[in-house]
Order: sequence, then structure tokens, then C-alpha cells
Amino acid sequence: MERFNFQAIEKKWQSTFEKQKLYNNKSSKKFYCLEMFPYPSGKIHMGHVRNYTIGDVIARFKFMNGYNVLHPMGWDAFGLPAENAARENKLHPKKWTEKNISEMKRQLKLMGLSIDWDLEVSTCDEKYYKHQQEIFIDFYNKGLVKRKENYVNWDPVEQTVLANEQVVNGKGWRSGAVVERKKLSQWFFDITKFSDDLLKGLDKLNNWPEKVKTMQKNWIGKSIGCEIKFDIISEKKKINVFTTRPDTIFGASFLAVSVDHPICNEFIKDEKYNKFKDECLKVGTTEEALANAEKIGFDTKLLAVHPFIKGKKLPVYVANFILMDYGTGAIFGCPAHDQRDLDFAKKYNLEVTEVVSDNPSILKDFSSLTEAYSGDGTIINSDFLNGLKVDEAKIKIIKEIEKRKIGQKKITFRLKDWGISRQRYWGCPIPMIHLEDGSIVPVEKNELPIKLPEDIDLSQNGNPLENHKKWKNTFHKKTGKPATRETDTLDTFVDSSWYFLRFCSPNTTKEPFNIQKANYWMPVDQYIGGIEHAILHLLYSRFFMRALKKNNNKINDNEPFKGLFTQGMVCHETYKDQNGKWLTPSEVEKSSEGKYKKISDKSEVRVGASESMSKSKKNVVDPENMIKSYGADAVRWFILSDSPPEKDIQWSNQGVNAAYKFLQKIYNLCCVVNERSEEKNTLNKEFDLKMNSYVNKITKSINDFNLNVVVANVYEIYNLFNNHLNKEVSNKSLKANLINLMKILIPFTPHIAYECLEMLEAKDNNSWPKVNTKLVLKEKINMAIQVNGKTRDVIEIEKGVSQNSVIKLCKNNDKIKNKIDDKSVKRIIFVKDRIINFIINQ
RNA sequence: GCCCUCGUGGUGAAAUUGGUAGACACAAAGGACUUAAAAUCCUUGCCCUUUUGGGAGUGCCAGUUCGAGUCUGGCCGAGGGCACCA
Repeated sequence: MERFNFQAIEKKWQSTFEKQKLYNNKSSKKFYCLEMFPYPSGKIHMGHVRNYTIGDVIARFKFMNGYNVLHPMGWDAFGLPAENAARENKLHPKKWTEKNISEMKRQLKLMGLSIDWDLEVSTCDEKYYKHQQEIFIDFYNKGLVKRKENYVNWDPVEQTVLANEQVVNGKGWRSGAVVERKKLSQWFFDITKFSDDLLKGLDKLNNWPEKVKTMQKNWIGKSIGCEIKFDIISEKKKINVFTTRPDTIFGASFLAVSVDHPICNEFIKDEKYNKFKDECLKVGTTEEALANAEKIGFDTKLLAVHPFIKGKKLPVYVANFILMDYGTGAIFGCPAHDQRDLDFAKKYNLEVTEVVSDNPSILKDFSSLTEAYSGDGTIINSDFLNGLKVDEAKIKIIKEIEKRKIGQKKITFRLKDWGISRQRYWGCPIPMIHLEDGSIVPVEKNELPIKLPEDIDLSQNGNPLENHKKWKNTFHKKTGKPATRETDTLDTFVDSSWYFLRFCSPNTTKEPFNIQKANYWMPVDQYIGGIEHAILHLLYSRFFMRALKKNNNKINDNEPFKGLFTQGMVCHETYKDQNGKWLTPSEVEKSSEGKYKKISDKSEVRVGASESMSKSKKNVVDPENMIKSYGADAVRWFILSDSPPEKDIQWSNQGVNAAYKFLQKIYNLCCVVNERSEEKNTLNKEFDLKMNSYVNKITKSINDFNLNVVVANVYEIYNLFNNHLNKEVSNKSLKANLINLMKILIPFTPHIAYECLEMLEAKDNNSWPKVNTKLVLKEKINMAIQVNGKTRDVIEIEKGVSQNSVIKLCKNNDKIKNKIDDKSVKRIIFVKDRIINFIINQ
């Protein structure tokens, strides 16, 4: 028995993997396998290991099945941490990033991935961002870039603008500083132009998780309704209201507007109003706070005229639950059929009129009810709408509103334009210049790239580009007039919105990507990454494809990712010492009694819940250490076993150790079979049949991403071999099947698999074992024999055995025959290859 | 508050989509080998019975069915998402 020396073997095969390309020159079928590229933070973590292992399984599997596989890797290399690190360590962001990239690349290579490193791209490389600037100018020329003055979330620590989605509980998602509101001129991509198309496109993405599609649908938030203009009594003003329930107009009892609504301008000096406004702000903007907040309002004393009920006047309130940036910033309140309106009406003693009923003969009494009725039903108390269903009433009332010219049908989206300006140094410069006359124009394309200056001063606050006068001051090439550069850089989500296209032709210098190559490789067949990018990154990339296609109609696709898989997180138990300080797993050991102790002083350790690995809780394990101790194959094998890839997984040393032991056993099995010489052959057929069945199952499981089931099946195959080693199976059959097992292992544990295949002198190692469909038909199956639905025995029979033959078998079966004499059997249920159930009188 | 997802042994989980519940693995207990330990291998794992057997059992309650982890209704619990979206 030889010891499997993983260190030597992994080193040996990794040099092969580096040269290996997953392109089958025979094949015209393509497969683009992509994992979300990492931010070069310094070292890889277990989340990367899981992500890239899953991707590697798919890439190698598809290659072995005859596809041309594109499997690239790159770096999402711009971003704030580089600037923070630069300030802390006095290391230039570029140097810091380059150092991290080379370190992480070295670590990734230790994993034995089938990455084609010739395709590597880095977003902070001017060869990459040059083309991004080109794309920006193209979008600008197509009218997809806007400049808007807008309130922004200003992070006082980072001195930068945050996207809405980067504000968590009113604080910056990275800095944690309380975010301020500030008005700035910003660049925007006109993503809302594509709202409807982005929504419709989701329906065609059959290989996306439903969860992600639902999140995007909610984010885009299409609602169909109408606008209605209300006249204000004794003033010339009108209030324009948006509603999705125009059918409830006869139940309206008040109007409510946002505190930011223009009509509020006349109250700016009103003490009561300002008090109310402060009250609204105090509640905060977080959703949770608002949900628990009481509905409050400010009575403007204005009265609006009900457009359909003669003489009816509606009080106008300013209410804390109305937002200016959705719809028109004003609503009409129909308390009977909207919960918030009902809460509000009860507080201010407003009228509640029921206008939709699920049972018109029994009217609801909303003076005692606390729940609004928002379901379907028949319209009542509503003049010409009476008797209609909700949907019919909506159509009729909108027609009437349009006829009277007091409003019109309107579709609203919640999706907002994508603000792309960042007041930061370490990002892609926006290729625009400001002329003295105030106009802003793009630079000439032949001036690109607009490079980031390297001599910058990071010790000052604010944007280093703003402070760099030499870089900032320039000339307009056409007119020779002095100009200043735009000092905003692009949001890093822009960088990651087209990198998958660049991978198709990473070295082309003429254009962002070669269209023929992009049309061949795109869309990405399988994209794999974390659920945290469910909305932004994926939505922005979908927008980019559409915008690029608008710019160049030779592009075939408008969806970048045909298949999406979101893997779960890697978790670990948490440890605290006696003083409540977090401990890393490497500081803790398990004693022989099963108790956890601190290694340094043997004091007791409190074990906490398993949570996703984070630096703050110290429950992290270093992938490189693990690879050093157990080998890359064992780490890969363990991270794929036990839990389904989409669920969280718990990292444990016991688990990875078990994986390590199993690979050792696999290696020993190969040694044993390789040295065995005797020829026996009575059981070959049965053995071949079983192996064939496993190959069939595993092939299906990989296609369905049930990788943990594959691992379980491989354990079963190992047990099968172990059981047959001493039986009469010829070594020829054992060896042939063992070669197939090793081929199955290539995507999972490539080093040991190739090593064993070499030992077994296997040929054609790049093809996946073929399933013999004729043998699948001959497989034996276990059939349950039930009496009154209870399983009484299980028999092994061949596939396709008829009902009569099975009944015969049952009548001869010792456990069954005395239970099923002809008189008592009432009915027989027979499902071929599954089950037979005898229903008997009791 | 709204939306989505999920509840199976001590643990991670399987279950051919309505057909043998708990595959496979981790942990545990017992045993074999060993002077010993490690490594390795075997056995066990709810209740009743000495065994053969029999019974209960997939969060809870009901229903559909010859048959329910899977379908339906109601309840309870956990996790995730959210921009009070009119």
C-alpha cells in the first residue's frame, strides 16, 4: 500500500493544467462557463473556493462532454478598499492592487482550476478601461447618459456618493457613517428606458433561480394605474394623484401628499408644518422604522373637489407615508380598501366608505373593522361603476377620466436611473471635459484612454483627481480652448457590466470586444456567483447588453447570462473565550472528552452558532492552510459534499479530514486493482450494469447541480468496488470500471484523478464515460410489495416485468403468500418498475 | 407591515417528482487488530418482542388517494428580501 503524496502530485499536475485549454477542436458546440470575478482584496477566502470549485466542475464536465469551453478569470480591480489601504499603508492603490492580484492568482492556481489564464483581464488596466470609456461615449451619443442635479447620499467619511442600495439603515454600507443628503450634479445611465424590457426579459430566463427573478421583478416594480387631477377649492392649483386603484375613486375621503410635494412650499414658514416635517425625518428612511411608525399627517386646510361626486370635498393632508420620488408624490385615500389609508383615516376621523365587496348583501362595518379589504369583488356605492368587477371598473373609470380630460392611464416603475458618478480616485475616469462656456463634451475617441494620474496625494480629504490640477486642466482638442476634465470616476458596477464580453477577445485593441467572437461565445451559458448580486450587478449587466445592442445591432443577444446559479455561503462555528473575545478556529482545539479548549492556556471555550465566515467574528479558515494540510483535491471534495451547492455549508476540520481519508482510499483502490492479476469473470455483467447505472445517475445529477448527490454516489461506487474485490469479477472489468470512476472524478478532484488514470494506463482521458442505454434498460430494480399500502417485502427484479409475473412471484414469496389468498384480494395496484399493492379485506 | 423560501434522526442531508422514508457522510457507543496509541475494519442506533416479527414516525391539525416527506386547506416555527410604491 502506497501513501498518496498529494503535495508532489498536485504540483505535477498543476503545471499541466496551466497549459491546458478546454477547447475541443472537433467541436462546434460552445459552452461559456463563468464565475463572478473576485475583488482583489489580498487573499482568497472559502467563499471563492466554493464558487470556483463549482465552476470548475461544470467547465471540466462540459469539456469532457465534447464542448468548446470558455473558462476565464479576471479581477474586479477598481474600488474603494484600495484607496483605504493606500492611506493606511502608504502604498499606491495600483501597487496594492497589483500585489493582491499576483498573490490571489498564485493561490487560485493551487486549487487546480481549469482557468485559461491567457484570457485574464483586470478592470484597472488601462487596456480594459480605455474601452469602457469608449462605451461611455457611445452611450452618451445614443442618449443613454444623462446629467441630473439630484439629492445624493453623501458619505462624510468616504467623501463620496453612495447608491441607495449602498445605504444600509441610513449608514454607508462600508464606512458605517451616517449618510447625509446633499445636492450634486451627477452622471446617470438611463436604465429606466429599458424598464419594461428588463422586466419582460426575465420570463425567458428559464435557467435562473425563481428567487432572483422575483427580486428583480420587485425591484423594477411595474404598476399600472392612472393619474387624476384634483382641483383645489379657491386656489388655482391642482393636485395630480397617481393610483393603481382608480376603481375605488368613489370611496375616496382625503388626499395625501409627500412632505417634499411642491404644494408644501407655502407652509415653509409654518411652525406646525416644520415640526411635522422634523417628525417625519426623525422616523428615518429605513423600511423597518417606517413599518413600525405611526401614520401621521398635517392638515393643510385645503380642500379638493371630488371629480365624480358633486359637492363632495376632500381634505388635503401631508402624510409621512407618501414618498415624492414615486408616482406623483400624491394619492387619494380610500380607507376601506387600503390598510395605510384606513389607519390614517381612523386616526383623523375621516370617512370610510365601502366600494368593493366580496358579498354585497352583507356590508362591512369599518368603524369596527381594523383590516382594509383589498381583494376582488363587486363595486358598490359607486354610481356608474356599480355591479362591475374590479378589473372591469378599472377600465371603465380610466376611460371616463380620459374622456373628461382630468387624467390618463399611466404605467409607473419603481426602478430609478443608475447614478454612476463617484468622487473617488481608484476608478475609471469619465471621458468628458467641461468647457469654459459651461458646456460638457466627450473627449475625442483617439485621445483614449484618459489615464488615471499616478502621482496623487491621498493624504488630503476628498477626491484626489479634483486636487490634481495638472491632470484636471486640459484643452478641447477641436477648438484648442482650455477645459477641465471630469473628475468623477465610474461606479465599479460599470466595470463588471461588460467584462464577460471582454473575455471573448481580451487582447483586441481596436474595440471593446470582437463582435464575431462575442456572438460565438455569448451568452454566458452558466454564470455562478453569490446571491448578494441578485439585483444590482445582474440587472446592470442586463441593461448593458441592451444598451450595447442599441449602439450596434450586429450584437445577437440582449441577455448576458443564459443560466445562473447562486451558491450558498461557507459557515463555521464561532468561538469565544472566557472574557467573551472571539477566537479563530486555529486558536481552539477539541479535547479527548469532546470539550473545546483554548490552545494557549487550556481554558474552556464557548461554542456559538455556525455563521457565515467573517473577519469580525474570526470564524474564518484560510484556504491555503487547508490546501497545505489536506491537499486541494480534499478541500474541493469536501466543499462539494454534504450540502447542496445552493445552500449554506458548514466548514469543519472533521469533514475535510474525512474527504482526505476517502481520497487516500481511492488511491489505494487503484493501486490494488492495478496490481491484481487473477482472472475470474462470472460476475462481470452485474458489476458492469451497476457501474453503468451510476454513470447515468451522476451525469444527470451534474446537469441538475446536485453535486452533493454525486459525492454520495461516488462513495457508493467505492463501496461497490470494495465489496467486489474479493468476488469473482475479472480484473479487466474492475479496471475498465475503475477508469470510468476516475474520469468521473476529474471535474471534482482533478489531480488525483489524472494521477490514477496515468497509473492505470488509461487512454482518452478527456472524454466523459459513455452511458450504455441498452444496459440501462437491463438494470435491475427493487420493487416494493405492499399489502394495504404497507411494504411487506422488497424483491429485486429486472426492468419491465409484467404484472402477472410479479403476482406469480408474490404468490411464491414466503412473506407474502399467506396474506394474499384469492378470496381476500379485492384489488391489485401495479405500477411497472415501482410497486405492487394488494388491497385485501381485513 | 408586505413579498419569497424552507421545516425529514445527535448533525449535514438523500428520496427516481404521488410509490421501500432516512441513501451517503459526520459525530457517538460497542467490538476486532495492537504491549499501547494512531491508522484501519466490523457492529449498533425510535418503541414492543430473546429472535422471527409487529407498531409509531418527515413541525402541528385536518383533507384527497389503494398509497402523502411530496398534493389541498388551516395553524405554528425558522430564514431571506424590501424602496410604507399608492
